[in-house]
Amino acid sequence: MALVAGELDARHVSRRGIESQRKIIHAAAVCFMRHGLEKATVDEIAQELGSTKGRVYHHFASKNEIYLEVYRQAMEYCFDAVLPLLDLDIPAPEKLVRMATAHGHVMMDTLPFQRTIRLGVDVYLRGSATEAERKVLSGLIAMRNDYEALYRTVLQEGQTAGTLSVPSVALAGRMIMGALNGLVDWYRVRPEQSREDRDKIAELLAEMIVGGLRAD
Amino acid sequence: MALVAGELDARHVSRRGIESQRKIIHAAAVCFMRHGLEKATVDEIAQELGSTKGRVYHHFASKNEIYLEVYRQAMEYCFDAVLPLLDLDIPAPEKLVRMATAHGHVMMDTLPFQRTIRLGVDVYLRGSATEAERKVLSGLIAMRNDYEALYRTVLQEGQTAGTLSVPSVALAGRMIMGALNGLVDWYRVRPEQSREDRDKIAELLAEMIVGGLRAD
DNA sequence: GCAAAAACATTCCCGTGAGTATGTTTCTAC
DNA sequence: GTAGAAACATACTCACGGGAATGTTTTTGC
Repeated sequence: MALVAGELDARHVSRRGIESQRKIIHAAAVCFMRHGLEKATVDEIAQELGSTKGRVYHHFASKNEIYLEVYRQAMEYCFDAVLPLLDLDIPAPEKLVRMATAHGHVMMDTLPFQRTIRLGVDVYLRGSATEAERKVLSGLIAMRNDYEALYRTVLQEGQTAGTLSVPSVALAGRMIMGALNGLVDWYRVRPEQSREDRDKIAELLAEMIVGGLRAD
Repeated sequence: MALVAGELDARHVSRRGIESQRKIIHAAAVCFMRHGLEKATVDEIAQELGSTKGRVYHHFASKNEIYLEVYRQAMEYCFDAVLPLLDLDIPAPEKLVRMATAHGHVMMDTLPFQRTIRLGVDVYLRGSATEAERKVLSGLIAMRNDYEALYRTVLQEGQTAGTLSVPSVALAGRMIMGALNGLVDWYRVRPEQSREDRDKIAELLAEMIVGGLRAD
């Protein structure tokens, strides 16, 4: 039961143990992306690891719990990439572009995780979820709101500074998230594409998105 | 078996029959939105109609088939709203804004259908689908591409006319779709909101999106 | 007004997959 | 080196839901 496994659980979890958990989470994300949250069976996740159910249920109490952990991991990837940029002492438009670019990269780099999040989100877990699980989910959704709030902060920053023209900060935040997260719907990992290709995608996308908010 | 039921099937379908089908599709969309594609059971869809399974399986061969029909309906809503605007003799930027606004309205007005589409899309049906069903799905995906192509056409139009500055038509199309479709993720129908509120949302959103593509 | 088919309701079957129970092996602490 | 717990594998249970089979009622064509 790793429900609170965001940080170390103060339990006797060996180095090998948490490493095994990590692999399970990753395998689950891949399976979720391939077949969806429901179609992906626990047996399949285990098979992806070259293992069996026993291993999975030794580390996680339920399939829902695995999903929640994938969710948390996905959000952490986002925060880790964007939070450092907030302290940059640059105009809001440029900061926004930097943030959006970083977010785009995260989308592409951690595709299975980000895609899993979009597959149902809160719709999944309806009914078939314990009270504890639902509580964790609420926390994760709040986490997601906090993330979007980062963008709103910079939007407001630019609005008051006069470098941005934002008719509705809330709506602009939604727009930015939508345009960026849409990446996971159409982006496909191809072996022939280089690092530069992904850079180009992220940068062009970010520039187009923020462009519509720049003050004339 | 209404697999080809896009248009009249040249079969003996009474007026009452197709009306019943329509209601089933609608109820299914609502259920899919509520509980997701898998969690929503056929029994639940029937219950939503104040009916039973028998009725549903009389009109549709499988749950998959219902989903496909919801998909098609969702796409038709989009085409119906946007196709007429293509013939307008106005500059590309304005035309794009009009199209985006119309699309935004469709998202809000037919929320259950549009949300259903996003819940898995092609990921659903993987494996558990007959050859015929997969074929229909391919057609629907093509339909979706055609729809996005409408936007790309206008984008290219503006690019050659010099009214738009689009570094990548393909990417811009993706961006527009992502930003607009994101609506179904956060928009919630509230009783107190008026027609004007939705107008405002659609227009502001469209303006922000297209704004980033305008030629300086 | 009467077959016959359409439009349902009712009942049952049966695979699938989440979760459990139990066994086996590997590691760790002392 | 030897308990004992962690880290798995194996085998089983069991509810749930898709779909089929079958019955009942309503409509339609002639």
